[in-house]
Amino acid sequence: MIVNLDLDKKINVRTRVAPSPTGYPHIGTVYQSLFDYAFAKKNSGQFIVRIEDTDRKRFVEGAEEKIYEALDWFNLEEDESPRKDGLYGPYRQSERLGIYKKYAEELVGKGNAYYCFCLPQRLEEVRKIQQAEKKPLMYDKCCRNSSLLEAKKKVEQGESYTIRLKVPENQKIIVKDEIRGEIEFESNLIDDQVLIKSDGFPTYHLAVVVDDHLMEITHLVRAEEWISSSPKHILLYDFFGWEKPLFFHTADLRNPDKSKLSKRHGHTNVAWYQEEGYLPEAILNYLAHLGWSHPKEEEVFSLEEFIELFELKDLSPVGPIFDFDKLNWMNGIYIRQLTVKELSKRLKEYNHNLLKHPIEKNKDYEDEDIFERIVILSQSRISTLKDFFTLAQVFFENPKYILEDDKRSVAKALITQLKEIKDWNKDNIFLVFKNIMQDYKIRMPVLYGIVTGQEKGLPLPETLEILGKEETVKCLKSLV
RNA sequence: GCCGCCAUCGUCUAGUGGCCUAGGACGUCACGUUCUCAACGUGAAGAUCGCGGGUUCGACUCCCGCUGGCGGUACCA
Repeated sequence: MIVNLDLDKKINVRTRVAPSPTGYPHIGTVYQSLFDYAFAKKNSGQFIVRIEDTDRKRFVEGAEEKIYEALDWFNLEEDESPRKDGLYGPYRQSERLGIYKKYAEELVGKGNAYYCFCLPQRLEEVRKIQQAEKKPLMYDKCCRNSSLLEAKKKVEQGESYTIRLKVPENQKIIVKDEIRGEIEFESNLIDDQVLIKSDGFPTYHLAVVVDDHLMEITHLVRAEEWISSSPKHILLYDFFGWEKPLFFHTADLRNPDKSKLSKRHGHTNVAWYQEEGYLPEAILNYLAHLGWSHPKEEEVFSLEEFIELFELKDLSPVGPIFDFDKLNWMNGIYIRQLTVKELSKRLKEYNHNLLKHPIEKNKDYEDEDIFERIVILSQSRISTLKDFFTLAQVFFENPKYILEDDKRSVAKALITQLKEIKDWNKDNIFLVFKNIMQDYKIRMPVLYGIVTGQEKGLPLPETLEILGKEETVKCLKSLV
């Protein structure tokens, strides 16, 4: 009896994110990682971080560590990476040079790649001419048909060379994208891509195919700008005779003008989000809405719920504009969902790590109870952690504003009446406010302006109650 | 220039041929609550589904063309 074993064969899902250590960690990398991570976890598979450091010119010292810090902040824990070894290492491409060389030479041997001795200057000139003649900008295939024997001799003599992919002529190459469907490319329009650079490092194209295969990546999630180089990768898989992973090209995050999200128009650096006081779980929830939507159209959901519901194939091909208004709203929701204790803790950590605000203006504010009372007043009024330190400024800083003459007399009256309060509590404070407002025919916002310098803010009586009589009077006195 | 991707309210999106005189969310506005501002609650405005052709009894949904936006066109990723 013949049993179809394939039916029982369950594939082990493996996804990966492959950042280059060329700068600060990008929010787009987090966006990709969210999908990689969620899909891997959903299928009890592995999420891998591979460092693509093959560009030595753009390499930035310390960038790799920053990537891990970012992933840790979002709690997107990888299963394998340079910092977390597994069975498929090394996970840094610069440590895999021998592997790429071996495979590139295998291709040369099979006639699917060739040595090229063209100098960059000549290539540049060729390109200029093509540009002037408005022809496709491509390598002129100068070395494509020279003899392998001669080429090898040159290599042995130490001549500088690259290895190029020998793209077959007159062929249609189909890229199957699981989000967009089949995309057809004309092979004559595909360049004989350099696979091994003259410095011995592979280009992205070779390295990504070799590594994804060797690391047994099953679902390849990458940004849409890779679509046009995908046929080169398909060719490579076919030349090697390797099974292809499933391709998912996600849409790029955009600026309000629809261009790719950039520093100039938006915020791409993960550190910026930390500095502004966003909560990582709120950012993830917001990001999940870009290109994907909850089946029940729910807006707020946990990472766990996302993992349960998410499918890579449901991703949208449309490039979403990054909307900071909605992010702020989402962050506010998450802030309000936190317990007072938890919010207080995060606020203090945030202040300690990023803001370094002098909380010690009054040592009492370091006291849990008092700090938490301030937090309770603030929780529904802030959308970022940073907001808190602006809103509750009066507790941490001496007043910086100057009172106009007419308001100064009100302040003086306030001081006198406030001083007379025996039992310092918000009700008695409010009574004084009522008197003052009546006597001077002013409204609440004006009173706010006098006491805090801003026309709106935390509830005043409660604020002064926490501030204490002595501190309140001291503050007001500094103004008159 | 050439190649490719994309196209529903300002924004994120639902919608897979009839349930759509297009639903939800953010934002905006109004009202309620209220010692300011928020939060919260209720409601309103807001999309002839980019345009033009088909296919069909019927199209936001399928096909073609155009336009627009975006991306690629490197010994960068």
